[in-house]
Amino acid sequence: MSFSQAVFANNRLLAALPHKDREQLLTHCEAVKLDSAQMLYRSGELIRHVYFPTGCLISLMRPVNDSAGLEVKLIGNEGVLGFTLMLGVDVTPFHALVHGSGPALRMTAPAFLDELEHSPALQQELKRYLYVTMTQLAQNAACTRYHVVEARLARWLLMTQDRAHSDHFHVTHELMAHMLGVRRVGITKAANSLLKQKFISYRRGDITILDRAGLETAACECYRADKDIYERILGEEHTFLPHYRDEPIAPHSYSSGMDGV
Amino acid sequence: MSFSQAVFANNRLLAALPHKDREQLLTHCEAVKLDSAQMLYRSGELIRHVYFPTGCLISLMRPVNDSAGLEVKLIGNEGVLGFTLMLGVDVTPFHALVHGSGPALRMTAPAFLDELEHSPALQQELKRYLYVTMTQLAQNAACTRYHVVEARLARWLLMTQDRAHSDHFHVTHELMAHMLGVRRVGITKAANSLLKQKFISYRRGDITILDRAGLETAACECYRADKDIYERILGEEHTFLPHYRDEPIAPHSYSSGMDGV
DNA sequence: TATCGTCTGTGCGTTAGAGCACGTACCGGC
DNA sequence: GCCGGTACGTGCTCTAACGCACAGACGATA
Repeated sequence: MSFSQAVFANNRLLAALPHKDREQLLTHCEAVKLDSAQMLYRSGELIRHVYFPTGCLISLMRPVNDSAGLEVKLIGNEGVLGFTLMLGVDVTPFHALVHGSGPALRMTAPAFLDELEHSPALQQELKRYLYVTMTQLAQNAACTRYHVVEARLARWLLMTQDRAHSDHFHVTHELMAHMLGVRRVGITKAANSLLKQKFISYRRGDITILDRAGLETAACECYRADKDIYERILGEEHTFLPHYRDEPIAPHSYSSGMDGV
Repeated sequence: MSFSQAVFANNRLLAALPHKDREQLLTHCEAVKLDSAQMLYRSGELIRHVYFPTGCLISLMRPVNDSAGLEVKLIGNEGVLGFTLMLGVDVTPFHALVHGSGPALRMTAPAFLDELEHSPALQQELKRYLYVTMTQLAQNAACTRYHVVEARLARWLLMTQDRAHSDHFHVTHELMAHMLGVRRVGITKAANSLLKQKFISYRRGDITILDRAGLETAACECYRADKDIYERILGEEHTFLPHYRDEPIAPHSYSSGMDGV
């Protein structure tokens, strides 16, 4: 199987891998198209496939009791679905809901684990992705606690746009309410406010971002916090090493003398 | 350096390690006493030490802007502080605040990383701990969103009691408000309700749990969810393997035929 | 015994959001 | 061109929690 540059380049995690590791990984991948409202994972179930989104959007939801639950992480072409596999647990604690149809690369869980074992670069990349994810989960908890719906909505729209790579996408108030864990009318009210400020426009589920800068002022600081942590840990400038200890990515790092190995 | 059974047995993560790995790890540990209100980590700073609590309580807080922030994880003798090191990032995204003075075992970050590299059992254990932590972070976000203060307080008291291993501990309304991200009077009101139901009693910061079962009915289901995920992934019955793939811990797992390696 | 700091309780008005219900506007299909 | 489903808007009441302020209650120390 062979994939064009365009295909893997659309997933930043894959694009960041060394050529050889990536090629090896891609031999196990198949291109699939994911459709909106598809439920890829259900909390508590076995992970059968790992997905590298290239042009779709996936929400991780943590269910509360039997109810709707709350979106805890948004995955686009900057990430991967199924990362908990690398922690040695093949059961997912989250629902994974597609809401932005598009292509993804998919591989079976066993193939993924096998590749992971043989690719230190992939391990490295995914460990950092895990770190970013943990931080974002915590950030999200705090955001959910402190910030009003309008700010959270603005943040969500920005995050979605970043991953959709387009200023136009399809999503209803109903769905956004589901994600943010609020009533539909709560979204309607907040969206209307953003509309009046001419930051966005929408019509029956078709949302257009008109003014990104405006949206950023309307959003809580969590948007920047999330983005900063991603850039710092997984941004363009970082390098790939077989062992993280060889090059700490901290602003300051241990002197080699302290390392003692 | 040599530690008695009593010392390491007080940390469940250490106690779960094979004898040899544990002994090796302990040679690098020093026993320290942590005091209430001590700030072990500050978000964004370098991790210098890893702590295995044996008789103290540590809260991980995610700061929002410059403000107080929100508690995102409670660490007692079932866990470890500094786990993000194993993800190859030596900067912590959380504040770590002691609020329950007591002993802990401490080792330097480089020593920890060195031991980690040479102990598959420790890797295994920490990966599972990470999985549990991620799930709890997500659960916490949902809880914070949906549940009322009284239920969240009951949950927090139960979690604290589990880690304090005593039905009596010291913590003021002010501090609990800080943890849950609510006003002090919010805690006063909720605590008063629990008091009237005779689930707890308190006097100037000295809290006593009178009726655990009662508290559990007052708490949201998140308490059980957290506990369940911990037991399932890190509970007594689980085994230690150099590679997770050798024995999936899922309720169902891949047939060896699927594994293909 | 008096005093001061810490901890807890109460009493306002205010507000974001919940829950429920209904009205309207658009679109596609028969 | 009617009709039914989907999506959005509005209008109410209700409540948990906020912000602020102050009052009481205990405990250590002078």
